[in-house]
Amino acid sequence: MNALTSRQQQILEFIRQHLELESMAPSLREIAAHFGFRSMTAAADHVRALQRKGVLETHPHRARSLRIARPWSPRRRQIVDIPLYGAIPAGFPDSRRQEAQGCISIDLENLSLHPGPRTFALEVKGDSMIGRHILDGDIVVLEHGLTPRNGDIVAALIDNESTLKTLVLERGKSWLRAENPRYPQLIPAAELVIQGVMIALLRRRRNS
Amino acid sequence: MNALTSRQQQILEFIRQHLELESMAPSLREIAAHFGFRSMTAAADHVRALQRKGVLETHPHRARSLRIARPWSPRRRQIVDIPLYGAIPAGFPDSRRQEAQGCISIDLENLSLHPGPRTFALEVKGDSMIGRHILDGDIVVLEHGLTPRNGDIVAALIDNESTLKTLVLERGKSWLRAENPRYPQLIPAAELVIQGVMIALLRRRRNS
DNA sequence: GGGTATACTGTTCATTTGAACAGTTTATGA
DNA sequence: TCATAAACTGTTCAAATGAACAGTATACCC
Repeated sequence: MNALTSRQQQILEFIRQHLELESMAPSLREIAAHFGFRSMTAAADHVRALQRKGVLETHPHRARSLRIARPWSPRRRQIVDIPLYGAIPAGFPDSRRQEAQGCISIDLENLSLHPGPRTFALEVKGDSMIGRHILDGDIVVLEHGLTPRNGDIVAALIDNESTLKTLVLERGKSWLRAENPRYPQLIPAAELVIQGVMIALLRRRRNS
Repeated sequence: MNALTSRQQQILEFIRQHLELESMAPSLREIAAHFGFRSMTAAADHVRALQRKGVLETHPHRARSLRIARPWSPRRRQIVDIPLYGAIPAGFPDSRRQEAQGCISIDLENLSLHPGPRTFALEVKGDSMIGRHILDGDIVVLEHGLTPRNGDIVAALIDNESTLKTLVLERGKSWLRAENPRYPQLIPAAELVIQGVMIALLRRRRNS
């Protein structure tokens, strides 16, 4: 079932090398050309067989979409750099590395999510979220554009500063519950810019 | 010369993440779609600018041939797998992956530590450490053999089970303060096996 | 012998895609 | 004020590409 024929291993190896060297998958015609096939259907057949055996994955109808399936992938760690901001000034984070204070890298499997360019991190300042067990200095990973659920912790823009709040869904409306006493208990969510929904939290031992 | 505009950095970041997540570059139309451009020329302009500034390379006339130029290419991060245990039965964790329930991977720079074979992780069960803002389901990263400081959270072996406690240094002696009411408030540290000192905590959004 | 998998040739078609052309708008510096 | 760059809209074209269809030949298993 899983046994690859010698030819299939050659094809797989070529795809693997092409991915590594050129950082893009070969097209079917390039595979055919490399092996001297006069028809690209030969390459397509092999790719289909490798897919059937589970070692290759493709995104249908997309050019150069071949990739090695996870279990056979050489421990390809899906780790994404997430920009870490002190504060997010405007409506949506820029993902500018220069402005980011740093980067955190988290393994995807742990988060069971797919960080996109809209994932970012904030360092928590103050104890305003201590009611939700988030401490000063904690790093909060957020995703912009994620649909928040009741009770989720979100970052909202207040006074040109990113502030963490709890989202409350009540009577079909969404409110933001502030743990910070400087602001009213409930704010209609529509009045504020929701910058992101918290998807993870990272706390480090104090270095002092 | 090399200064990227904020928009260009966004584009670059999107390409970088697309490359990493899908192991293929986005097409110009995908870039345009992601940023809401109604014309793909906008995306093409940005890509051209990034090429001119030397951070992107392409293979002309090839689909999805974008790649990050060498100097800006993502540096290899030092990432260490830390075994995740449900509980540590014996005096010291074996670091045997077979017995681990899973692995978490964390970037070293973030933790500013040197994970060795003595670093491990535990999933917290119950709310016994809620007084220190550690919740049920949190993952605690610990290091064995680290000299604990006053107030550090440590894992101790009680009733053949790993339990988190707060270390208290008082009158030259070390005690373990249990947050769990089933055990006395203070236990002389010498009576227990300290399995590790907490160096980090990871909390994930609930999937339910 | 019949069925099936492998390993191809040869061709056509519809999409995907990069590239190019012709504009507009705004900001910035000379 | 002019020049330039950035950041777009809108359109067209040709090449690159995946997918499908119709075959051929060989080997292997039941």
